Amino acid sequence: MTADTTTLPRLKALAEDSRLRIVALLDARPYTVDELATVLELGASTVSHHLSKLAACGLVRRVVRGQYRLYALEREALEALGQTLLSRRELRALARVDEVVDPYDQKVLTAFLDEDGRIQAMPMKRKKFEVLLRHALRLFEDEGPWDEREVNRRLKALTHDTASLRRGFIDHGFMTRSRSGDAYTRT
Amino acid sequence: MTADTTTLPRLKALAEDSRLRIVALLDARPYTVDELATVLELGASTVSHHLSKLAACGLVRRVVRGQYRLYALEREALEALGQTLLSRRELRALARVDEVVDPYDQKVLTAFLDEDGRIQAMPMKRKKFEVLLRHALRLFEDEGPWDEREVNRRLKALTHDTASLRRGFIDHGFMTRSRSGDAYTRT
DNA sequence: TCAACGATTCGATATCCATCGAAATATCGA
DNA sequence: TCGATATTTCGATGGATATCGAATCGTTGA
Repeated sequence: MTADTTTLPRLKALAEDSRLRIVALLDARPYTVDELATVLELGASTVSHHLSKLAACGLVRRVVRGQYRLYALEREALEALGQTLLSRRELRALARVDEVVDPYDQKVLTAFLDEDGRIQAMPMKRKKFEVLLRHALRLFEDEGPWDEREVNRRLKALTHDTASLRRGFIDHGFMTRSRSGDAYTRT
Repeated sequence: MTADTTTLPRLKALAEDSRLRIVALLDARPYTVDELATVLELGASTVSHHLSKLAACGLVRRVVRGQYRLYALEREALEALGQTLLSRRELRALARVDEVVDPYDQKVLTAFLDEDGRIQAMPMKRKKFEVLLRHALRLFEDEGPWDEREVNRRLKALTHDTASLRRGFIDHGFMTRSRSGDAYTRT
């Protein structure tokens, strides 16, 4: 999935008192700049400024009707934003970090991680253990190599048994260790 | 319904690149401050700052686990925000302007206003006409009196036939006109 | 008790932006 | 075309805040 380019601008547009009130007012009916300025007790230029921000991200549209320019709410845009916040899948795409998890892996992780994301117990089955190892590997996405102390430091977020994971990385071929034993590198 | 005090702070909290990414990451699993700082390439103090903002409005919670503080997403808060954006009723409450419309009135308005909120035709029935008059009265919620020119100016947003509405205000007792005929006041 | 480490707070800085008033522009009625 | 009115643009200003690094705080393991 491609990175989201509308959610953040729309959130920014809504996250301001005057603009949120404008959107709420427009939810009832379209308004002119002048009307909004009166109701909100702001200058017309200020309201105009807010409306262009809202229009720039598609939250309102300008309707030219006779000699007046009415601003109307784009309900679909607002609903799309609401849906994004409600949808796990859409939300994750916003992180701009790939954390795609295979369904089987997900099942294993659910079984072996507690609700705070820490490892409850090490799986006996090789396949399941490797799921945990791949999971733990996400902590090493920057440029290595890392020394043993750094590897442990990061793994401590997952379990106190950092040694099992660290050895697992080597034994299962996810990392290599330098001859001196002090430089771990992802394979 | 009482005024909303959580929607705006939560929108503000989400409407920032780093914080939106944090929330998206936390949607997958809880993270420590340190992990987030690594992934986002920010200083730990910056991440800590963001997390307190998110916590202040209830979007994340702190789970003390051993010597680490894991931050976890408050899914319910996020869902409540999404729902607010999707719900007409909740959204309107944010305007902090009373625009409560009676269901019958709403029906009449739907029938006589076009989708841009302008009056398509004047109703013949007295009762329906008065619904439109009450609707138009919302343009006069500041302190009057207004002169005829001002009254017309405001009504033009609704219809070119401002005279019918202006006379309607007087005839149906919604406004009074001074002896000189140049000062309209709400009754 | 101490050392190590993660987290938070503090102070400083640079950027962003809401708001205003004035000037420019656009639109419509005459 | 001209004048009136609504809207937008421009420039300035004050306030908010994202970010950093340094200092401080608090917990854990030795």
